[in-house]
Amino acid sequence: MPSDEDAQQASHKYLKVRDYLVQLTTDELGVGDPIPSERALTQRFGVSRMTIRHAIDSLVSEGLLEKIQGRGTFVSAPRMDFEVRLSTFGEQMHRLGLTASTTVLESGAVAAPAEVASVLGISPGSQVHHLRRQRHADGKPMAVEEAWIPVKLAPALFDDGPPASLYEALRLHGHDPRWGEETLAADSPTDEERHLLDMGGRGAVLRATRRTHADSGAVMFSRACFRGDRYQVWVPLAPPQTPVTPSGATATTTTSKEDS
Amino acid sequence: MPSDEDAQQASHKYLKVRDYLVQLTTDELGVGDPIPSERALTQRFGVSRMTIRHAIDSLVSEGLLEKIQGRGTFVSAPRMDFEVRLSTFGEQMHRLGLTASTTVLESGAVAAPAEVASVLGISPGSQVHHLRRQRHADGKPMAVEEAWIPVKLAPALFDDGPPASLYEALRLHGHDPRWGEETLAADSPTDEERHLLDMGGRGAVLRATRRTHADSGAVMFSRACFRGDRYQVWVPLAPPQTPVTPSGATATTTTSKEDS
DNA sequence: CAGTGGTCTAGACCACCCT
DNA sequence: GGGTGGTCTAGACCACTGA
Repeated sequence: MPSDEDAQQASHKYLKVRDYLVQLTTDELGVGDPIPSERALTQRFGVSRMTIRHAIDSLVSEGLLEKIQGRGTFVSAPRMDFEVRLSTFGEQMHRLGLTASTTVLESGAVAAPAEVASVLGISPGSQVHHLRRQRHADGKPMAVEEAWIPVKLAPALFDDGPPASLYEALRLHGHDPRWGEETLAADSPTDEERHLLDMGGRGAVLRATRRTHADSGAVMFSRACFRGDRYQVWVPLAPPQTPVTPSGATATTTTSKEDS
Repeated sequence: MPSDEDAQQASHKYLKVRDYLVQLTTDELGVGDPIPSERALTQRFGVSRMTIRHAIDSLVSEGLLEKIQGRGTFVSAPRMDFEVRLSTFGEQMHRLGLTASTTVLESGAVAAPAEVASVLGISPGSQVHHLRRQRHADGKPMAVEEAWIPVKLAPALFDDGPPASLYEALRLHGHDPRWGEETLAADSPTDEERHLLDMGGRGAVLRATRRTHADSGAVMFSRACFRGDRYQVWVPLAPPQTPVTPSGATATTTTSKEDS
């Protein structure tokens, strides 16, 4: 029940140890440095070794620490984050040090077009909130974007006018965006897009089609069209193959036979 | 040392339990079904509860099981894989049910251009293997691709002519590709690209710039140029925010204040 | 209430690494 | 050898769930 902010300090012993280790590794230790041995921590905290191991294991699984049998436990290099995250245009621009601004082109409820209905898994023609916006970065047109959200999911979503952040609005209406899928493709702009994006005669656009999911299912379908010369996407690529049942203990470099 | 194939059967008790649970969940149980309780497994295997928990926890961390306090442990829905994986053109086409073919345009060792040297972290002008290929899917031109690999890393890489698969060749020379970074952008094709890709007057291309890493560091730089109308990239998007210190035990829906 | 997972103890022996 | 992590035991009490 304690709704405090930071000092949740944990009644659990392993959380105390954990907090201590997080402090230690971020404040005093550098990458590759060893943390105190499990038995040493046992002494320091006056708890059993299993408790210490619980704390350490949780940090290992998060990638903060790395164990090497016979040697010790070490601060690991910050691991690559192979996940591309759901982010809004504003967040993306902020990360690039640019200022985002938006011009609303259209806003309201419409009958769902066939593709939209299909992607969202709703009946064609059922009502969807629709928002079409022009996106700017530091004042320069960057993208034209269009989004559809079933009215049923959040009837009052647009009651105060089109929300500045659709993701935030969805969150407030109980449909926290959890994950998404995006398809990227290059294309030539339509005449209208070329005009809205202030592009010359030639030039390409990057089309991003996104389906956003909340716990309740697909909640939004959106299409964005970015100026090809002002926008690019960085994608980290994880290692190939997913050892179907890797364990984490066994795994002896299963030299799979490949033919490709 | 036992280089057997399947029956590694594990001398460790927790691995026996683990194997049993994997079998059980894949063969007999469905998503959402509960597995036997920890105490029941304790009886069945004649081991202590901590051992059972170790086995279960390893499967929970892999996403196969899900624990709910007070209720039980359940088979979880196969979790989304939010990672895009390193894959070759051949693999990508195979996945789409297409047949890949390749025409080598250029092959040999050259002095590293400035950008290539910079990206690979080598001295400008040092020797790099260079391969330029035209890629087809079901006989139709799909992409033009160019790759550079430091000669120093694998001097004999091209000794038998340009390898059919650069990734496979790197693997054979001790530089197993582990991860990569790719940047995607839309652009207009050059005249040569338009010709090689058999494109009409208009049309856009998707440029993919990739740096591939092995354990030894960056091993390859490559640029591919795909026909925009024949190629698209699917990217799964993971949930926002990375709780800096999430624990996995605490976390009571930390209602973070956001302003965007 | 009975049953489940969550935390915790105070030992034990093994496998591995380094010197 | 001496130190480190890896596995394992046989209990214990707590917190939560559901009937």
